[in-house]
Amino acid sequence: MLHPVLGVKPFFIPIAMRTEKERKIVMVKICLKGDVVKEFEQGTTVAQIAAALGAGLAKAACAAKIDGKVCDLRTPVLADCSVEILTFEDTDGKKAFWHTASHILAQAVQRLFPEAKFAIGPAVDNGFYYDFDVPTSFTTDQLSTIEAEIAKIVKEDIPLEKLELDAPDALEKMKDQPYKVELINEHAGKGEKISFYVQGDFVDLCAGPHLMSTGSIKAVKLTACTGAYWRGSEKNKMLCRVYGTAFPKKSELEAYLAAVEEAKKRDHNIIGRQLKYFCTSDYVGQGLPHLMPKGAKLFQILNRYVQDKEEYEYGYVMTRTPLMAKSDLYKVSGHWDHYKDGMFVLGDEEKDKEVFALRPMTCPFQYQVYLNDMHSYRDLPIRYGETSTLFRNEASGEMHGLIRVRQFTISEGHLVLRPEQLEEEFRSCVRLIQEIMTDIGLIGDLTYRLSKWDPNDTEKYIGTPEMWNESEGLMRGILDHMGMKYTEAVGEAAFYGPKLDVQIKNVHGKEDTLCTVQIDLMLARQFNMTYIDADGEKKYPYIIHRTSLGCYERTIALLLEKYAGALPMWLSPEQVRVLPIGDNQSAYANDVAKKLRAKGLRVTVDERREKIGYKIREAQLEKIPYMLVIGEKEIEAGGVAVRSRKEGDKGTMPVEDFISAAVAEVESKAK
RNA sequence: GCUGCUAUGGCUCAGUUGGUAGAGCACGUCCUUGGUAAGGACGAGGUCACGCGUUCGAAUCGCGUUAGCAGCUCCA
Repeated sequence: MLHPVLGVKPFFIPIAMRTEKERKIVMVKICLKGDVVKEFEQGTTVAQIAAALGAGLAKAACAAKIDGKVCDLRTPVLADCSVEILTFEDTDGKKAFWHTASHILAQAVQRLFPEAKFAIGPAVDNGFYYDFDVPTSFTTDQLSTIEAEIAKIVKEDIPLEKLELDAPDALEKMKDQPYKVELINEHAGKGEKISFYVQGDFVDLCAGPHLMSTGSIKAVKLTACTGAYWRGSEKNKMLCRVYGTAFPKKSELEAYLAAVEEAKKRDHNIIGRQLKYFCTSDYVGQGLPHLMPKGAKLFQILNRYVQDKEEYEYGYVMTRTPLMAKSDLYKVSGHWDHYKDGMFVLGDEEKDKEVFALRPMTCPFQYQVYLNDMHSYRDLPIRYGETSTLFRNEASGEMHGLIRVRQFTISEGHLVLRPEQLEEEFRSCVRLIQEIMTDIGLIGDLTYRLSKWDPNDTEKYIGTPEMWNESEGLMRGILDHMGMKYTEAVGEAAFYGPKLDVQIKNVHGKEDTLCTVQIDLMLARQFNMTYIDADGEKKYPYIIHRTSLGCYERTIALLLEKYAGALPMWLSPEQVRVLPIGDNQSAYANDVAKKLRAKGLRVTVDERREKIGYKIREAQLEKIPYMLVIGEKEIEAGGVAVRSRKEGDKGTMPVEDFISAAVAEVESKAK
């Protein structure tokens, strides 16, 4: 029997043979599908091990793991260990592959543009990039030239070799490359050896791992050329970043490019306009989408659902507070100091007696409602909810369809509570989000992020390190109690407290925050919000800031992408379209529509004098869940011929039967 | 805000080296009363995003503005 991966006979060597160690034989457990234990001479490289296991594997090998640690193919085995050969199928193998591709790109640029200075060139989620400092950004034609040079380098099948130098030698080697010098100096501070990879006439500072030679990268495509700041700071020079992707086979590259094109067809920014959910206007301005009747209806469906859920199931009370306020309010909240650039300020501070600003959040407004009364500890928690329109003056390059806009509406809420109520209320906020996301079908696409402050950037935040430690510790504790999986991110907190951000990726793979739950131990003090505790003392409450559905515009965008425009029945702006075949059926068709509307279904009648096939085609393209065809036969039978968007012609049935099935589908919120 | 790309009827797009605009869909009128994804004829519709320049002449070339796209940075 042959090994399914190796194509060789699997064999096992008894552990007892370890006594042969003085012959400098090491035992290597090779982890593939079904473990193999084999002996190699000490110093054998991973590449040689892969070769010993089969030529095919050696060719496919991109990197390896020795005892779980990712390493280069050139790494020798020095002692008994477990080795896992990584191919393009493995995440880390893929990284090594793309990373090598980025070196090839850099080598091509070096050959074609000798004056170019090199910054960094890592692997990313779907390929790689390399940042170059060149006098002018590459044109599309130049990218093609570079691609051709890359093909040459691949064909030359140049071996990559690893080189380790002490800092002074490293600096000497890279003396003409200012960005590399900066990087070397940083590493030198840590007293490490500096590692390089050499491929022919090209040398790059790099930790690896890398493939053995340039020949393995059969299909490379440079996908974009854009600007990117050196070290990610806008204070630094903008470099020319070339993005690319690469695959072991040309067919895989083609499949990838086709998949990217396919994903674009789901882009809400295209589909949402096509299906007339929203539009924009040059006269109105950037980041100000207009929800058209279908978009507005979807907004209303979601909003009613969320408001009812919050009020009847989660004990919220609603507020409706102003969309603007004097600057005084924002000075107390801290927004004037920490967020003024992001606000739309009405008036001129120098000239006008009073300056107003459109609100970028709801917090201080709902706090005014709280401050209007004296509160007992018995009143808490108080849960304020509001469907709240906000205005944020985003930089001009940031706007994107419905995902990033300047005016938007969120399901905002603030919970004022006693410290001992924090965990229960926090959990309930998370549960509310998860229930909503389950109902709308996005639950499986979410990830969770604990967003922390940046202790090295105290300008950006209010409060003391002690308070931050406390609030972050509280949040982490609760999340751990809940057994939630989450990542932690430094510098992503609100200026007043840490956040649990619920993240989602759009069709382009770009991640955004959909919902957030924040713990705030600071703003109650700023606003002097208190309650009288059981002991008669005034105390500061804790506050949770949260959204439940989040930003409606953004959620609508992600729903359109998730379902490629074919929204579940309960969310469809138009659920049923009645299609009379001729004028004679108009009255009956309107009668059917009336019966459906009486049960709360959203129905239209297409009475145009068009062929039935034409009407069906239009309704199908508009993704209407059900079409009811009405001809003489249906009138005679007193029924409707049902056509489902998903399953096509379902045959004739009594109107009442269709209604009960449709209502059941709406109520079940079936996807 | 930064880098690059883009802007032609409601939509999707043609428009060759500068010589005052085309198609399909949609829209209107008429004919067709049609059975599960496009029936036919005719018609109307454009200051080629906006402004300034170069030129005898600009959709086409240059500059600026506005808006859209990708990326960077930012995102309470």
